[in-house]
Amino acid sequence: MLLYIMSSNYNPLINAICLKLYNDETQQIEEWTDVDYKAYFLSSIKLTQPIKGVINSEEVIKYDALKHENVPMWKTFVSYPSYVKQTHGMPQVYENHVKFFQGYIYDKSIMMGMPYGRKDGKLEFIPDSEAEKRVEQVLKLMKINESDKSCFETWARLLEYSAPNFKRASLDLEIMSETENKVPNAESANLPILCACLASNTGERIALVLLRENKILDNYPDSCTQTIFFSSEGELIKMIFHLFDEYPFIITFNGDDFDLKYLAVRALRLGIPESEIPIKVRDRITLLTKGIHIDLYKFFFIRAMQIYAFQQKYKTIDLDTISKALINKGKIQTGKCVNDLSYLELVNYCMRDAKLTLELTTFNDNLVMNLMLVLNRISRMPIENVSRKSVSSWILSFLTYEHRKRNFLIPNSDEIKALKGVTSSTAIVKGKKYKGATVIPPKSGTHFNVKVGDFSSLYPSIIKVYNIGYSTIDCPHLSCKSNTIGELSHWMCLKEKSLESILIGSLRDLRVNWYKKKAKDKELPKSLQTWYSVAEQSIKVILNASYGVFGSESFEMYCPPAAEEITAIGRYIIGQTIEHGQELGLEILYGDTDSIFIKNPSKEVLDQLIAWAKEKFDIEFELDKSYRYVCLSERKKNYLGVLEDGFVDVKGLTGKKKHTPPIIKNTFDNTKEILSQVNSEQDMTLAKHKIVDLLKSTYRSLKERKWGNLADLAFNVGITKEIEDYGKPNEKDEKNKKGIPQHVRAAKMLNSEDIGIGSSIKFVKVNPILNKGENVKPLELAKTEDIDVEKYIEYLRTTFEQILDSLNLSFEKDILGVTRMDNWINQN
DNA sequence: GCGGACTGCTTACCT
DNA sequence: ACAGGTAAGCAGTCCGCG
Repeated sequence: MLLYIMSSNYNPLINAICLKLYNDETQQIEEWTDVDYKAYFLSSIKLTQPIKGVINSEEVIKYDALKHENVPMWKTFVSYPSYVKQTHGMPQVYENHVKFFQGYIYDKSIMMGMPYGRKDGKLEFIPDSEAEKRVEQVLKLMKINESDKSCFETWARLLEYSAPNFKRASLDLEIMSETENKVPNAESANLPILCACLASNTGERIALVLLRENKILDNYPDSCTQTIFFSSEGELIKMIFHLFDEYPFIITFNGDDFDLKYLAVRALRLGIPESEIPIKVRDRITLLTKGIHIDLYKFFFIRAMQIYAFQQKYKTIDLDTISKALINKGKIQTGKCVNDLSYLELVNYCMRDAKLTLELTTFNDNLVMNLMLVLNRISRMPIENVSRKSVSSWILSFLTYEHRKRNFLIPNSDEIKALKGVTSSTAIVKGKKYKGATVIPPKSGTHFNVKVGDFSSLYPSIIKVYNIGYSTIDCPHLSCKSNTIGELSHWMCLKEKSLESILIGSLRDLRVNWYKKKAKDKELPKSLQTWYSVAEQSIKVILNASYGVFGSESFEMYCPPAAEEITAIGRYIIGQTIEHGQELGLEILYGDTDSIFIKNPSKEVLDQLIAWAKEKFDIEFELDKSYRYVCLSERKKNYLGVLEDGFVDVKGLTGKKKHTPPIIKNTFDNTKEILSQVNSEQDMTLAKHKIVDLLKSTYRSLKERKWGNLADLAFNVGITKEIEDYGKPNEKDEKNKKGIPQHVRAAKMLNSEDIGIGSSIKFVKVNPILNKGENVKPLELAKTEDIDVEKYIEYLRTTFEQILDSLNLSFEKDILGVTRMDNWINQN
């Protein structure tokens, strides 16, 4: 029997730390409390102001990494964790912002998400011999300094231990709606719950349905293993609470702000005593008293997850979009108001949502659940927090852990800022704090046989190799001042390694030298391989953010000189590599941040460059992609390349952007198909003819106003702030009036309540003369005759010029010219 | 008063 | 609340012309 530590909380009722442990045999949550651990803060002087609830103060020595010296500190314990807040804003106080439950994890060196057992009233880690063997293997393979060994070992252990298959159920509610299209409000919870569905990974499909007078009982739905009807809503809710005891994990989609919250408020409203409601509603989160609530909406919302773990497969965050993108199944479209559904329809609809929610955690061998577990381990945060907070808080958490482990003082943000808050480079982009990466201007044209070389994890590698961190950049030692590189005059410490360099560096090494390879290793058992790919993806998410956090003001260890030095070294490295490549006679076509596009290189010279870069910078520079050919225009971050297997890689072009109307997108996809067939320069001539014909055909259908569906003409643009905030003048210059963007004007015409941050608007471009001077209309309100065809032709032109340029074709001459000639001939 | 150049805002993308 | 760099479209302002 193993107990996995999933979560750590403060229980105010007994004023103690309470851990939630997952028992892999009983598949239940067990609790473990520690009444002895007390909250504390540190101060460099004995505080003169009286502090309520002080238990005692003791003198301790901490290592101050900013000053590179030991400092004496007063460690003051208080009887209640909230008493620490009294010191907020006081000078010379430290570590008073560390959350109580996190401090416990750090101070006790708890391995979150790892297997423990109970022994003599204590929790004890239970090693797994198979996993430990793999840990040893990893350590053997890596070339590691003795000083960094424990760090590698710790990461490897957290990443090598396998995951239990957590027993869990998803929950979805349907609420009676007041009026059609009105979303029920969880704060007031004034309407009855019509149906609740639970779907578990043990095969249970339970529907709880409220009986209503005017409804006829039809067939029992076959989507369920159990359907229970209730005449009392209170009994229905009590049944849900009863079922919560069966499942250690409850999964919802937006349960924080809706399902669970509604349930709690509604229960109270119906007179169920608070003590019988196993839900804790907090400000923005809703938790379970005993079990663990995972809100997938919050998890999928995490940008870094969206981009790096799910490759931007979903672009808006709602259950329908995400499940279609990841498990290829969508919600049931009823087209009716929930009130009007028959029992059967209602249950089927609700159960589908519950099943989708569950399956989002089970697909690909429990990918999502395992990602959360790995992040739970790496970040050393409770799983409830890790799934709700973003990547910067994970990074902060493991850095904080490491400070405590090594008896380092956790620096105050203002102190880092006071010493190291100034940048010396000027950003290219207005409003940015410092200079970033270089983008090499592309050589326009179609280039055959292009190889792309790329520094793997460039920025994390720089942090590792050049010893970057808040403590080591511009350190106080005179003798380190000469240790500079690149164009900026910052220097890096030669006497001591930064924690960032050690931690991020070791993660990087593990990813590059072990997990990336293991994730692709077909020799391994399937389950181990998928586990390695989870580990690899989790590390990738963290590494990708590891540079950015230093440039982010809200990050507790914000250190802009470190951030600008990282990008400066990056510019230096890529610049030197290009220069050397050119000296070797290579033709460099393009490059962005950490990559170089090389035209038709010989294998020997390419290998020579790769070896040179690795040797010179101690960072892997590898052949990343081989293109049959690449179409470059003069635009940066915009190109199309056909890989050797025929896959068409499109970057940045308008044709692939999510707001582009389908009619243009479809034409673009057909163009991709044509280009995919091109194997040689000879093939290109025919392809160009096909593309010209294709574009002429789209041009004609626009010109002749022949399109299938008006939806094919719709732009689809996201709303990124409150509707009322658009057009508001800047705080600084109030006079400067701003216009309201098109998509927002269209949104306003809809008068709908569910338009807000995160939603997107479909609109078409219309003729202002026919539409009271307005040049857009929401798709729902538009008619075919409103359409401003010329605007669409213009959009077609700009979209395709991005590739026509590189194919040496002209929209004006090759598409319009001939077509206009055709028209002229036809008309005469 | 008109029209093009310029600026700032906005979205979506790349690394 | 990870960063900066780039493309493109739109709305508003500026400025010279006459």
